[in-house]
Formats: sequence, structure tokens, C-alpha cells
Amino acid sequence: VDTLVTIGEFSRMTYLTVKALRHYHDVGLLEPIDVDPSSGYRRYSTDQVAAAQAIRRFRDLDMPIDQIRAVLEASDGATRNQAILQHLEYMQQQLERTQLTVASLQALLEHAPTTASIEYRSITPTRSLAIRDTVRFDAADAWCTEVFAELHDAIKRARGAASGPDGALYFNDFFERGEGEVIAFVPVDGDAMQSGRAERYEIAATNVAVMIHDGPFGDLDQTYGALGTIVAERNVGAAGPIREHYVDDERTEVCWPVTVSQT
Amino acid sequence: VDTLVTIGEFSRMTYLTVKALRHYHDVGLLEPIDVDPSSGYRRYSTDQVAAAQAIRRFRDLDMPIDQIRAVLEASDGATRNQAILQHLEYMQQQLERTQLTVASLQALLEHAPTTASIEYRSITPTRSLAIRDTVRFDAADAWCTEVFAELHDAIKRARGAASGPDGALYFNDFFERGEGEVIAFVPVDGDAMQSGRAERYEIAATNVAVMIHDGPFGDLDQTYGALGTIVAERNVGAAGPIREHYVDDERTEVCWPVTVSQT
DNA sequence: TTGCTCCTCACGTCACGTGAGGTGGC
DNA sequence: TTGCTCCTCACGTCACGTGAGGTGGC
Repeated sequence: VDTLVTIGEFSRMTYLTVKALRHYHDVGLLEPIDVDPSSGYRRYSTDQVAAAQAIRRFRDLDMPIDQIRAVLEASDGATRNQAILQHLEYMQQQLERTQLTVASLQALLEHAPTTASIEYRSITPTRSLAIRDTVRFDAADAWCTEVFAELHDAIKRARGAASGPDGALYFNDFFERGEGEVIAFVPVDGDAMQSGRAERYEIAATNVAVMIHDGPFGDLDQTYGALGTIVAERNVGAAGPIREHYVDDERTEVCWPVTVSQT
Repeated sequence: VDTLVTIGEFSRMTYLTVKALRHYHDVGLLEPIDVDPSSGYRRYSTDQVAAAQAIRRFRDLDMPIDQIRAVLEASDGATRNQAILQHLEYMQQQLERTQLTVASLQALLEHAPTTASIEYRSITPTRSLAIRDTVRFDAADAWCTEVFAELHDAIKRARGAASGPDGALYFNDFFERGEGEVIAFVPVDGDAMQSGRAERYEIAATNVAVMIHDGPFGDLDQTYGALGTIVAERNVGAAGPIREHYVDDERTEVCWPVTVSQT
């Protein structure tokens, strides 16, 4: 025995605007129980209040409509709760990321960035086990964590050993379009040990200018800015991907391609 | 002695995509130092790297472009830092709000909402001191805090006293369009005591169904849903604004207009 | 000379909001 | 019968992203 209400009443009961309700109808997120064929008047059931309120809460958390639909359509309750809890976790991570950004912005506003020094280096060809993929800029962190685990796993299973620090090549589209090729590699000397996505790959030799980034990973842009500025000022820039070496938890070497090795 | 770089190089130095840089040029947020008149090629100065990185960080925090422009254009450093710190505070509040929402969503998922009881009441005309305004739904909290302080201040200055709990009328557009008239009032018997925005106002009599909301303010929607559902089921709804009484810090009376008082 | 970088439209996306102009229901 | 509610386009907003089609620079 459900009661039908107009869109206006339903709006007051759910804190959703009339425009939003019509939009959710259009995109099939929340369909009125009945639509009058002649007038087009929407009728909502009081049974839909809970769903509507859930939608509003999820939208308050900026969950995309498609995801909300997926959550609501998950017929079995367990799957549904899973999906919800997953998004809550994601939100928590977002919160932490935002807090980090706020903190680092505050730090930047207080002290001027330290001027680090650079070094020119000729890197010889690097034999490695690598995974390559097209990666979105903002998904890069998660991708790296995943593939480096995979690479080290493959090496361990083949009883091999890394002959240098982890590294990655970032091609220009990765920065300039926000999505592009990335090659994550672990230097190895041993024989074939490909498995899954991991394959043998010899990284070509390059000349680079190197600056060591020492500090929080979120501030890597500072090092890019400083290093890029120096390379531009000295007019030694060259084509090619930017290379990073993850020396240890604290330090990352950023390698910017240059024309020739100099003093 | 600044060095000029292409849009691509600048992109790599700042982590801003080429598309974003062109957009910021279009809207005047970050103008290249030089644009070749024949080819249209943009040239950025390495001196602009810091500004570009600041822009990216602010955008990561979803600061609107207009606000970023205001911050960057604030010529004097003090004003500028003020504006930035203000936004950081705002972000912190956002964070807290989001955390509250996440928490209350989790709570909702665990226990079913308590079914509260309602009461019919005939409210007689209420003499009051009131402030009325057009208010956005999401700005209502802040607005209320502000105007109730103002109202109590006016009453105190006139050596008057409230004759009942604070209350407010929310007209339909406030919910249905997300922006509408709100009248915040404090019941008073004394004489004229208007000052500033505060004016004498007699609230008309109404018949209402009342449900007491007891719990966090962020869950008020639950009470609206429950109360609205009952009113709809009993088919006693009437036109008019929704009225709230802020009995104490814990409890709010939600008053839904109905046709006649019933048992 | 060949690619690659860079350019400008024009349109798409996401989740609605903003009117305009018109009709239905109590 | 009068307002008020509700309706449907069509377009705007915000911050870019997505091609298409074309040109400039090393």
C-alpha cells in the first residue's frame, strides 16, 4: 500500500530539487512509479524516499551517477554493501590526499623551495624486466605500486635479482595530454623471466640531466620545475621520455633528456 | 633574463596538460609571455613555472578559476596570503563535512532508522522578531547561525526576552529550487525592537503535524522523509512553508503543514 | 624533406541550473 | 475561474577533453 506524491512533495521529503529529480528520471537513476500519459505529471511513491535520500548523500560525496546506479541496481544486498563500503574507503583516501595537498601547499607558502643541484650523466643501455601501458596521469601512483610488485614477484619466482633501482620512463603524452605511455622497469641481468605482462626490455642509452628529489612524493613537481628550468636556460633540452629512478623511499632521481653530456 | 619554452616543455615542467594551458590562456588565468603573431605559437617564461604549479595545486583542491585569479592578482602579498589561508580553512571545513557525511552514511547503512511518532498541533499566531532573506539550500546552516546571533543581540540590546524557542519558516522554493525564502524568528512579546535586518513579524497561525528530530543535524532529512511520508499517507497535506523549532542543541521540531488538526 | 609540435575551431562531457512558453489540477 | 504546480524544450555553466583538419619549425 504505497502512497503517491507529486514531484514537489517528493522534493521536500528528500531535499532533492525538482530539477535534479527530473534529471534523475531522464538518465534513469530514479524513475517515478507512474507518469500520467496525458499531462506528463510524475508520481513518486513514498517507498522511494529512502532510495532518493541515499542518492542525495552519495551525490553530496560527488559519487558519479553511473556508480550510484550500479550500487542501487546491485540486486543482492551483499554486493551492494560491498560497493558502498568500497566507495567510502575511496572517499577516505581522497580525504587524506586532500589533506596532504593542503599541508604541502601551506609548506610551500612558508619556505621558498630549496635550490638543488644537477648533474649530467650518460646512461648506458639498461637490460631490464619491464611492464608498459597507457596510463592516466592521476592513476600513475597506483599503477606503479601494482606493477613494481608484479615485476619483483616475477624476478623472485625466476630466482633472479635486481641489478639496480626501480625506474620508469614517462613519455611526453603522459604529461601533455594527461595520458600516455609509461614503462616501469627493474634492471636485471639474468635470462628470460617474462611472466604475465612482464617482459624483457632493453632501455636505450641516453644523456640526461639528473636532479635528486628528496622529500614527499607529492612535491615532485617542484623538482620537475627546477630541473626543467635549468635545462631550458642552458638550452640543452632533447627529445625523449623523462626517466625516474626510485633510489629509496626518500629519494627519486629525475632524469631529463639532454643533447650531450657536459660539465 | 628569463628563458622561453614551448607549451609542451612548459607542460612537462608544471604537470599541466597542454589543453589545460590553452584553456587558462583563453580565460586569462595564465597568459603566455609571448605569442607568435604569424604561427600563434605560445611561449612561456620559466619565471611562470611557480605560478603554474600553484594553479595546479589549487585546481587539485577544486578551487574555482575565478578565485585562483583573484588570489594571483592580489598585488600585495599580505592580501594574497590571507585569501589563500581563507581557502585552506574553507577546505578544512569541507573535509570535516565530508567526513561527517561518510560517518552518517555508514551509520544509516547499519541500523534502520527509528520510527518516530507524530503529533498534530494548532499553532496560534506567533509574535516575533525576524529576519527574512532568500537563501541557498547549502548556505542555510551558516545563514541561520549568523541571523540568530543577530536576533538575540537585538533582543538583548532592547532588554527584551525570548518567549519561546528559535524557529524558522522554509518556503517551498527553498527545497524545490534549492534557493528560496527563509524567515528566521525568535518569539518575543515586547515592543518594537527592530535593528538592522531584524523586524517585528507576526507569524500566521497554522495546523501542523510535528515530529521531533533527535540526533545529528545532518540526519534531519530522515525526519523530513518520515514525517512527509506519514502526512502523505494520511492525505492531510496542506500548502505553506515548513516550520522548524530549535528546541535545544539536541532536538528540532519539524512542523509540516496539514489541513486540519486531528486526533 | 619528413615528422613532430603546435595551432584553431567545433563539439562533447558531467550534473544539473536557468529561463521561456505553455498546460493541467484543485 | 484563478493561481499554482507541473510540463517540455533549448540553452547555459564549469573546466576542460576529444577529435578534425591544417600549418609551422628543426
